[in-house]
Amino acid sequence: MRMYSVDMPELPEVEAVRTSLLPHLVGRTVKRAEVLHRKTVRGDKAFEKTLAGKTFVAIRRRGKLLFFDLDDGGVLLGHLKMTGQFFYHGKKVKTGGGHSLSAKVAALPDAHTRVILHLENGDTLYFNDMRLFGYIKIATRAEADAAEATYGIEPGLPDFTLSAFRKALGKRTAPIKGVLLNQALISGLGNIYVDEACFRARVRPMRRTNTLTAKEVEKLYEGAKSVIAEAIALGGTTFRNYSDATGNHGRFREKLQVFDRAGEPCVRCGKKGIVVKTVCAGRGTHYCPKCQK
DNA sequence: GAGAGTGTTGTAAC
DNA sequence: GGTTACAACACTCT
Repeated sequence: MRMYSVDMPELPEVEAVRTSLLPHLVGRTVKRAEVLHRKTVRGDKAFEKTLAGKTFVAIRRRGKLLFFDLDDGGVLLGHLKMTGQFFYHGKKVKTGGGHSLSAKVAALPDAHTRVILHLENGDTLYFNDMRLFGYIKIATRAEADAAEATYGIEPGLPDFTLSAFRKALGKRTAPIKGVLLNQALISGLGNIYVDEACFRARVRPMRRTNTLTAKEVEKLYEGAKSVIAEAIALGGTTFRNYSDATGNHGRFREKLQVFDRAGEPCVRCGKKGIVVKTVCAGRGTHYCPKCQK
């Protein structure tokens, strides 16, 4: 039995879900779809009937949205939002993860299981979502392409160039944090990584975008790019359950420099700067008042 | 036990 | 159009 889950995912976490599902799900055919909570399934009212018999041919990702390509040309879209999780249960798959996560999967479906895909080889894919913000949806290829087109430039993709980054920021007056969180402009950055990127660039998250110097914009660009690359390499950040001995959480949490460090000395300027937590762009925001200007 | 906070995003109002 | 506030929901923490 093997499975993968993360809490409160951003781009690196969604990417970890994608790569962990890839070897198990691609090539598998849906025998039966079981919807336990209607709100989780958007669009197609005949979801179960539509999905039955379809085979997964690829899993792609844009920003935090997952695209499960089907053999009939359609696409199953999946967004985890705040608390969505995929669990893959396969008898013949090697054991991975820690005992507590294995126990978790053994207990599925549970109170938060919203959709179950029974596969023809006997494996099972569970979609859990406590807060019911996430969704899965059957789309045509054209609809999936349209959804993909709403996303802005993305760290890790070729279109994420310094000039495209400058253009995305434009002459906006909103706090840089809000701009970096705007998926239509820059996709994939969530609350954690925006705070981290701002820290790397020595820029306060609440700085008005149009007051940033060219040098600061360049450092933000590098910061966003490097933080996402490093987080993907480490399997993302698992925050709330980071101390669980699942052996399956992302390891980037240890690398966080400001996020969730309110009251602690700044890792860069020491006791001279104490990390502050405030609200910016409607989100919990962390920065060092000493070395971020 | 009440109230605030939670890593996302769509919508509506200014 | 840009910006901001808030709702969607269920749970944990203070």
